[in-house]
Amino acid sequence: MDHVDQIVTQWNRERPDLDVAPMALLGRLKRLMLHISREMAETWAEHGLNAASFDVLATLRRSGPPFALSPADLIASTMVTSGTMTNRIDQLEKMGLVARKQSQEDRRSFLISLTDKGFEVIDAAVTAHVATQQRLVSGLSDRDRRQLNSLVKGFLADFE
Amino acid sequence: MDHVDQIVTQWNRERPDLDVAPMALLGRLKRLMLHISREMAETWAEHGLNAASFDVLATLRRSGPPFALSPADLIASTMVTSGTMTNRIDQLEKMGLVARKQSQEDRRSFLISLTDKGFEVIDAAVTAHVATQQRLVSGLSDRDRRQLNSLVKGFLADFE
DNA sequence: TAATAATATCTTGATATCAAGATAATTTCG
DNA sequence: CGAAATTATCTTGATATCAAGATATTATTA
Repeated sequence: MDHVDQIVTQWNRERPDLDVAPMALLGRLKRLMLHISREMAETWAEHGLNAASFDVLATLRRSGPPFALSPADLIASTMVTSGTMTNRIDQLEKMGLVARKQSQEDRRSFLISLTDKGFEVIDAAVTAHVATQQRLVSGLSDRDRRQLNSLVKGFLADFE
Repeated sequence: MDHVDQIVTQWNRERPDLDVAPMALLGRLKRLMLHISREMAETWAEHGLNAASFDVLATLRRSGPPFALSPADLIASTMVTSGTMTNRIDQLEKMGLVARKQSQEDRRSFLISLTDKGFEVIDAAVTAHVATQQRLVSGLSDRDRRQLNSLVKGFLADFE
């Protein structure tokens, strides 16, 4: 009888006309991700980052040399709006972790590249982040983790 | 080869020292929830609500008669800070969907209750919300949905 | 070619959130 | 009983986000 079971019980009493089986699954997923997000945020904070800045730096880092992408590329990778990305890049630029330079081919566009400092910060942060993620899934057996991953992958495919 | 597989491939090339298997699972969960949240937000918007206001009204509605809880009760149910809850209640009060009245027993405290209009709005909204949730999980077989729910329940239990 | 459409990014204004601290009432305990 | 600790809520200031629109550049097409 976890928190979500209590919610389901309440709805069954108050609105017996509703089938709340999907709510049990989706409610648990939401609550799970809230816990996981908060734990990951602690690791990012230890490196002076948050979800937004880590997201951008990691996208640049894993893209490989020359560690530079356009804002449009970054927007496509991260599911945020252009205004949000402008703000994220502004912050990272102020922190000296990325540099903006105008694109040669298309003067509407920019290239956002990791600075040396940005490279160092994200490499250390991602190492710690992976360790945190391993801790977060350590309660699952390998079999459960693989099974969960497979189910979530199929579920996600319905949306992408 | 979905979006997360591409990310994992990039990390394996750039940082072969890292074990990113947990990242695959957690990345998919994050991305899945982003899609699901946005779809649910559309349904809420059709009823003049958002995630925050739906959350509060639904908590009051499913608590049963007299459809009234203290801010502290609401905070405990919803995993937000007291400042956030004050703001949520302010908005709902302005909209005429809840009423604040001081508690008799403890004059530090308040009772937040659904108005008649609030009751009508949340009853219609939750009916639509459940339909949306059923649509969102319709790509999963009953077996997959139960298995997924069971795995997520165990995973969530590690945190609560 | 010149007008129109499309593209890439930035700006503006509004909202939701949190952390930290303020205020007021209640409870505990010496 | 009275001081100190706790509790319940609200306030303040900062940040991140989005939607909608502005600006500048490039591509299309009549």
